[in-house]
Amino acid sequence: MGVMTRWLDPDEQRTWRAFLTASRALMDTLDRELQRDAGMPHAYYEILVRLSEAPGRRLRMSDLADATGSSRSRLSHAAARLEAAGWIRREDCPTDRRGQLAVLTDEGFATLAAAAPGHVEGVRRHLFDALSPAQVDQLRRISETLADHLTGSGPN
Amino acid sequence: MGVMTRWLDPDEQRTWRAFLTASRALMDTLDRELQRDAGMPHAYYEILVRLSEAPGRRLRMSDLADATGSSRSRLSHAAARLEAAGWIRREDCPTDRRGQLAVLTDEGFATLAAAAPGHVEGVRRHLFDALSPAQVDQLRRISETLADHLTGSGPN
DNA sequence: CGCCGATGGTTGAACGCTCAATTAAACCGC
DNA sequence: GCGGTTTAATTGAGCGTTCAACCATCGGCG
Repeated sequence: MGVMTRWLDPDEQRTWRAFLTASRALMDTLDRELQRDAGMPHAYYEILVRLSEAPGRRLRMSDLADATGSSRSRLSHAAARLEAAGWIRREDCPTDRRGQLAVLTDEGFATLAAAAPGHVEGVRRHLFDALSPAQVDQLRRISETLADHLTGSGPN
Repeated sequence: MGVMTRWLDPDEQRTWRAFLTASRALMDTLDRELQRDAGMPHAYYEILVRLSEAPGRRLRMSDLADATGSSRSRLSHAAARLEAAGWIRREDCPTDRRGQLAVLTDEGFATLAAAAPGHVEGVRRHLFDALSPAQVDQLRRISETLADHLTGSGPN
């Protein structure tokens, strides 16, 4: 407070706007492709992916929320939709009566398996194919640094 | 079709997930800060910024949509809200009877001026302060490459 | 044991975005 | 200057997210 604002210089401005444009365009494109080809938004796809990788294809709601970087509320709503679609089912947690497990159904797994190749192709085409190997490496380091730096003021 | 999927190798996987986590966390954080401090989502802030930079603080709806990377429909809905808040006003375009101009009001400008320092500080803290100058430069090149690569399959 | 703050999860309302349909005016070719 | 196509912008329905409020259970501590 009282301190002068450290405005962005022209280079920073340019970087920030390019980042905004690029990440938005990338996400929008992948989201639209996934919606078109698999009938689900990217966020839901990610939930199914995480479940498919978990032992027993099941996870506690909270862990799933953390893994997908979403709020508990969001995941709760999403789980309701995914359950209605028959892609997941909920089970009571045996060790904590408050807890719920999200379980990937066979149908959910099949849907995911059908959607994955197209989505991966999209990620490749829109992201990796556009960058040099060095840039991919730079992007990884930058992203990991940022992710690290932002943890602690997370989504809830 | 019929071609084997080119799956992501472990490094690419790691890069992709780090990017997802980081960009989501960054956007969520800035969005939440802006909502808390200025009562508007980041998308609306961007609209006001673009208008403030335009000659006469006014832009055609289409140009504004392009500048902010949003669909016409989205901008139309957003403009309705911004107008209701008294931050912008609409005028008929003198040269094209179909056209509408979005005009930033004095009140809108004042709101933007009040919100800007806090937001810029946020961008600085959450993005630039975490990266080395070299990384900032890398991020700019990567983002510009991606933005370039994605144009043509844009939002509509 | 009995209370009390913390944790796990859900719910409903309000909001923003997407998609498809709609209206109106401009542009184009003849 | 008349039809047909394209472009500008809006609309409404449906979906996903957020936020705050809520209920239930857990864990600790006196």
